[in-house]
Amino acid sequence: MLHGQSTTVAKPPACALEQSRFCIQVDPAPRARLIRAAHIETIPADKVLWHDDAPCRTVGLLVSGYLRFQRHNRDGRRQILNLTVPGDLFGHEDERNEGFSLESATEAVLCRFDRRVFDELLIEDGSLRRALYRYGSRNLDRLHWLTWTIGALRPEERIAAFLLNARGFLPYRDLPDGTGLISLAISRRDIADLLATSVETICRTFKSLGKDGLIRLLDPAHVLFLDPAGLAARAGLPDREHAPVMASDPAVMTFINDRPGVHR
Amino acid sequence: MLHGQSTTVAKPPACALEQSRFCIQVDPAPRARLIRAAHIETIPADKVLWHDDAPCRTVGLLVSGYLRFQRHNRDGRRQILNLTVPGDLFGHEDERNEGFSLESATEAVLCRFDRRVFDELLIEDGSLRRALYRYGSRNLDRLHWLTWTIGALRPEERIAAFLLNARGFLPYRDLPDGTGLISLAISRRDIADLLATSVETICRTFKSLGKDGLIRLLDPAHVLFLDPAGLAARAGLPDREHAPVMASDPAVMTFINDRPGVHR
DNA sequence: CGCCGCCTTGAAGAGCCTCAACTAATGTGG
DNA sequence: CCACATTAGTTGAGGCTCTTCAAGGCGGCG
Repeated sequence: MLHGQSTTVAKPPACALEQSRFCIQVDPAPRARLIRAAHIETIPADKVLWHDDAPCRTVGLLVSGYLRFQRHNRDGRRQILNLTVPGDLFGHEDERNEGFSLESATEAVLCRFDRRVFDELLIEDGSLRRALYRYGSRNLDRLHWLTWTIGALRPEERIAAFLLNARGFLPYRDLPDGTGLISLAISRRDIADLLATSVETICRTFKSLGKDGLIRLLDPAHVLFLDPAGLAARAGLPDREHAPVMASDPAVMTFINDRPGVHR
Repeated sequence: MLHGQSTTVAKPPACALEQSRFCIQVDPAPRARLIRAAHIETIPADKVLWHDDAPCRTVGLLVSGYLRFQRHNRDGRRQILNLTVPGDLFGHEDERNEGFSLESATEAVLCRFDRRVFDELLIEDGSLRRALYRYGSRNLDRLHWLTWTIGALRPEERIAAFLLNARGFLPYRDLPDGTGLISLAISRRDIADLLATSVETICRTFKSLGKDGLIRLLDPAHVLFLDPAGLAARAGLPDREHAPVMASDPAVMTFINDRPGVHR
């Protein structure tokens, strides 16, 4: 998985790309043109893709890994406003205000589109515009979830809600014994800055949830779901708000989960 | 302003409506058709316009007053996710999840469109779709601001930032002596649930800001800006983030401010 | 006149953040 | 191959906001 990744990975993404929820909504002709104007690229973690005064204008689809759309303050405070998950479009944001940036949260595989082709297609093709519009709506829903979570829930509840939700966009697998295994592919820091809390609180909450038998921490990056319903209760949610608001693209999702060694 | 409002108000809104930023972006023909399919309606404060299982499917433009798009928990917790301000479109949200609702935060004048006509026009007319798309982007920007504010700022900072920002969408007027007067048309409760804090904290912060000579509380609903720059510093902002993220429609805004007796 | 919101003010408590130290895992250079 | 540096994660202790609870003022409206 480490050596020779760039070559091994080259084919599957292109496949997943064509099947991705976004591309599927685009008519065959423009889709083909878009894919012809695309190229795959692997970037390391914590690379800046875009920030306020360096308008690295590029559009693309995230194939694997995670990006964070965030806002910084000079005194170090940060808030992640969107976690770009596999299957998501990125780079279409045009934030005129200061402090916003888009970075990779993990190593990531991108499928970049030629900007000119994309913009042209956007004018010509209605199906692409529709897809973009739907994607925007989905993004708005996510942000509603995030804002609600930060604003109305206490840190422990946020973290429990996040774990439940994360099953929809982080590498996750239901196990035969009824439990489920999730791989926390992003750092504590990123989770903390997404949920507007601190890394310490996350650690303590994980431990607390573990002590109460709701989850089990196999290692820092792997959590076993023992009692999802109990977790939902802990999140202060109306029972089964398991419906993943931030769900990734199903096609890409299976691709993520089918990889032998799950990230991190 | 109290008696006979329905008649007095009847004409100006229609005028402001045609000039509103949203309608201006729509081509003349569909705009005319839309306006023909519209009717003005005045509703009292705290009226439910829409909630999860009563899909009172109606689209419209807010002429005056304020609406709150919010999410409730059964145990009383609430988070306002968007404050609909004059000139804004409302009712186009389609939240499938539970707990969401749209209510009037103040007495409000609505311009409702016939749903069928609106949907038809949406299919037929590109300019309407574009206007809707732009409106959606603006809404996303707002929500980014709100989420950042809640997530990264402490209550006092949030309130200072809110005050500065509110000049763009609450009744506000620059005074000859260099100060500015704002009318807090919405309740403390709503401000608190927007900024994810408590009404008590808002009171205390107002008083604290007043004691430091940044503002003056004329009465519970009227605040005088004495030192906007100082307020921005208090908000922990990069100096002059006076740029109103949540700005209302300029045309409608002047209409609000030109009314003799400012709300509340 | 008296009720009922809304706003204000006070006091107490707790939850969470901050700071700091420690561990574990990873990588680097000698 | 080992010593060392570095980073992410974990744990502990302390302190401070901010919330919560409670009561009082003020104004509007029946």
